Amino acid sequence: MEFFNTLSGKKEIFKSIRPKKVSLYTCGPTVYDYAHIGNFRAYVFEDLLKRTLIFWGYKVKHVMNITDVDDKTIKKAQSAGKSLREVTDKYIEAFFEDIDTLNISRADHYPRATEHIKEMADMVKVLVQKGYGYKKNGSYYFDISKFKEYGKLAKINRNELRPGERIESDEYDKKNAHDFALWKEKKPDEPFWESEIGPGRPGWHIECSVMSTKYLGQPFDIHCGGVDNIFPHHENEIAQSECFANKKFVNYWLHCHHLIVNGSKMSKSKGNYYTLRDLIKKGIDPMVIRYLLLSTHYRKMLNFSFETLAQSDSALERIRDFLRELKERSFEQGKNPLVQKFIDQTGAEFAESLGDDLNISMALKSVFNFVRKINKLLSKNQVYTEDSKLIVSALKKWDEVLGILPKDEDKELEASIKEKIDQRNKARKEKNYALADKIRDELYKQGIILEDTQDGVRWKKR
RNA sequence: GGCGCGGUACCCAAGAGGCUUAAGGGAGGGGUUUGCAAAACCUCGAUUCGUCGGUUCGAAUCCGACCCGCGCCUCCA
Repeated sequence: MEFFNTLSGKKEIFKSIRPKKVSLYTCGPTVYDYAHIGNFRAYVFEDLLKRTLIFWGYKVKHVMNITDVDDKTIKKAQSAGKSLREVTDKYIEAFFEDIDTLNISRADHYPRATEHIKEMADMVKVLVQKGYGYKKNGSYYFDISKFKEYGKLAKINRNELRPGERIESDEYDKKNAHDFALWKEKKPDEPFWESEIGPGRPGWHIECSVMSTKYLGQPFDIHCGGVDNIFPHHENEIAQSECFANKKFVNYWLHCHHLIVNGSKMSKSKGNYYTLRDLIKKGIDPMVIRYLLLSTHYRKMLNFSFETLAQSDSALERIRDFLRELKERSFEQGKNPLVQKFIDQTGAEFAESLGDDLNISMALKSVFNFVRKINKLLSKNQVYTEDSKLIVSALKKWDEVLGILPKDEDKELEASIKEKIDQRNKARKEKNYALADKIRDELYKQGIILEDTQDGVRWKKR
């Protein structure tokens, strides 16, 4: 398979360090608030990547960090008059609820920054000993002039960096404006940890360097995040880790593009964001959100709007209706050789498309083409019992990657609705269509859609 | 100022030199089916890929210029 590696700026054939095993690290949430759907775009992309690797036969070890100490979490705790831990625990819980809602599969480890303070301090200590870091007052900084390859990920020439407009008060003493904090000295009213290098708290980048390699080794295979992490976050991780261990940090860097709303990036600071919870409250099906986030290639900007959301709903409905038809329709005994042929064709295209840098459009195209071909057979009554089982299991197999189809669940209706359906059947038999249509309208208003088929009436939820 | 991404039908979105006089999905028109619907099927739908030049036997795909939108360079997925 091939992936676009930010490091080389081109698609590369993927080769894992150990055969058929992949070590994957993805940048996780900073738990100071609910995540918005722009954040979830990244997590859904990473989920697709992971499921694709598994589909291709890899065993994936996935680690996602949780940033539970930084400026924002501290600020939030202070303003809420709570402890850091109280605040971060709350949003960690919310985060897990949200990824479950979106059917994002769980990582193997979710290390928390605050539980790896000692390792971070140790790493800082070594970096200073080796001459890559220096101390100013109680803080430590990484000296980017000491790492000749600095800028190789972001393609930035360190001499051409433009100093940021916002310089924190505690960073006035840096040698170079772009040297970054490894360790921030203890400040009044801020949480701190005692350590061999003095009291304080870790800088932002050091946690990922420490936790990724602790669980995955160095180098490891794939590191993901949003494009906005390329610089400075990932660039700095590379600098720290490669200077620390004198070896390559990560083989493949995959970054997903932003989710755009009304032409600009969705972000907390701009205030133009929706949390997952906002959308669920509006009655939007989480699987439709997942479909929308999934259906645009990860390296392209995704334009979020309620119109594209509605389009995703319809597209997904086409697949769901198809699955329902196969599960609920009655078939005659037998087998149509065309069905297996279509399944094989589609399966091959599907896997190949995803293996080509996660070309989701092509993958979905093969699924939709498959749906149309089978629907055509269905309309001619050329699908049989054996076929329907094969089709359903093929769809489920592909859905192990996509994760968008509903789980098998007992379809139970309230007695009152069942009764209405019976009444309507009776009315139809008596050709009392006025009454039958009236009942159908009533049920529609209650969220139940009725469809009359060869096998009798069938219902679905709106 | 530096670096980077993108502009394909009404909307979303593939394609990256000939297989394509451009996939797939949504919306829309017409038809089949249906008591009527719904779903499904058939069918219509860009002679054209931001603009203008160039390279080539051949370009949406390569090169150049320009226009427009966006991102990063500062916390951000």
